[in-house]
Amino acid sequence: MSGSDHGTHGSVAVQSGRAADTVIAELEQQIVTGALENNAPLPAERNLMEQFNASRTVIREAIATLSSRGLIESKPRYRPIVRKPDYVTALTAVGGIVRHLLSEHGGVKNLYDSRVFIERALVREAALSAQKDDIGLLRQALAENESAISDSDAFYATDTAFHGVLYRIPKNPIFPAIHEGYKSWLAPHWEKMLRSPERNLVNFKSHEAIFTAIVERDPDAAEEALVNHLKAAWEYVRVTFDTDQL
Amino acid sequence: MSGSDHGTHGSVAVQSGRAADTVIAELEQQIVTGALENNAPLPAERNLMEQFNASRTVIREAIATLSSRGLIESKPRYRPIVRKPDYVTALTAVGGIVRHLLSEHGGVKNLYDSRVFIERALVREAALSAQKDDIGLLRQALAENESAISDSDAFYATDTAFHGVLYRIPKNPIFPAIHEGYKSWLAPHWEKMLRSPERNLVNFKSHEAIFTAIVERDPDAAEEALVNHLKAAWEYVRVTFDTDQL
DNA sequence: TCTCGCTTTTTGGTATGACCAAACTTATAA
DNA sequence: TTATAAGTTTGGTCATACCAAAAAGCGAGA
Repeated sequence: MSGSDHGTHGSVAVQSGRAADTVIAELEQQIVTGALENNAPLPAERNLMEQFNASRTVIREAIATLSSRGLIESKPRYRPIVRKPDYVTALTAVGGIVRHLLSEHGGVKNLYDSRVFIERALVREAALSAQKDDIGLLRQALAENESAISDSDAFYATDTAFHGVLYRIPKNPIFPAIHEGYKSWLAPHWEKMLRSPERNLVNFKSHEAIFTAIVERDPDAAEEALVNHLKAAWEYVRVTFDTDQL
Repeated sequence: MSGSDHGTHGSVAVQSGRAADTVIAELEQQIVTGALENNAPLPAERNLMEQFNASRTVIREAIATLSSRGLIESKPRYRPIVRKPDYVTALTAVGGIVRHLLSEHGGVKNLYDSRVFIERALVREAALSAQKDDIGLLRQALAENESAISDSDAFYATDTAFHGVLYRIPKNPIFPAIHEGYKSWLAPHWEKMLRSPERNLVNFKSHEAIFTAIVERDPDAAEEALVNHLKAAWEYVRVTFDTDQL
């Protein structure tokens, strides 16, 4: 309707400021409600401009924003993909900023400390109220960790997997998401670390101690074992290759 | 310069995909390094297009993206403001997504549980290693909380302030940021709750109990007091106005 | 001299229309 | 049936134009 309204926006921008905001809000809605199917490609821009009666400029801006919010995933020349948000998405959306923060003084240390803090509470919680199947998963993760002692790459994977089980014990999706965050943000600083079967063994022993304490329902022991484990790892990393300004 | 290269982009997009990405990266750099002064307005779009030898489209897209990443704060018709990122910024950047997640089944409950989880660990930590000045701040916050019992609005403020002190004890900027997150995400569900001097008194008593336990260096007691406090509050909110699908 | 209100001048928000190159489709030849 | 070539979207950009609200000047009055 009306092909001649120029700056005088059409029917979309009913209220204030940016028309893009309207489009953003609308698309956001359609995504979360499922009107736009998850993992499906977004309609073509030229379609959207018709649907929203807006210019490509506006549509494009909306897409860019939604993309950086993690609600849609857009590779350079491809059709954007709809991504229904979850806690992991939320975390990765801040990835960029966090990475900057980490590069500042004490950034990595702060993040690592927070991890220690969380996991301390996690193991206490585990010791206090882990279910049978939680223990089972823990035992299994521990076993896999042990059998990978000689293979440093595999060990790293089983190591994080073991810790991952801890994050899943509270049955709260927020924690696994946090774990993902730690993995992706801290990993770069870990991967550079020289691994060896000797150190792997040490770490495995730590895991074992944590596990034992949990099984014995001893939160204090579990916490202590966890702290020793993570503090030692930190010291090792710190001494290994970074001066002290992590 | 060359005023006649059309689709054949100029000198910016040296490599792949989107020219906007280049601009984004560059501006991001300038922001974190301080080349673009913090809290100062961003250069005008028309300047940026000159500086980056890019079209307005691309500049605009970059700005939109940086904005939703929290590196720039842009009100509708005003000049965007440069915001050097901090942990709070990072958190608020995910605010939108989180709000969606909260509206889903159990969303609020999960977030609240995570808060309880964190604060349990926080009070333990406080009981274990709060410094004299930490205790001082706590005492002060408690006093202000007490003197606001009769004024529900003020009480709410002093309440969160008291908890805020807890988040600051570990001297890790990540925790205060998390607290900000909880405040802004959980607040909407709290503000609707009917407050009364009676309930305020109850809550104050809880704070007092927590404080006492911390002063007495009794982490278990502190944790217990905290749990009772928060669980009670949750129950109250839950019973008050929401069925049970928070 | 300082302030308030009125012009200009900027500057953000949008709309159009074009064009290119890479994706995607479809028709065609092997 | 499959490999391939031709044709058609569709995302990425640029250039230009216009509007309205901000911001910056400015000049009269306190």
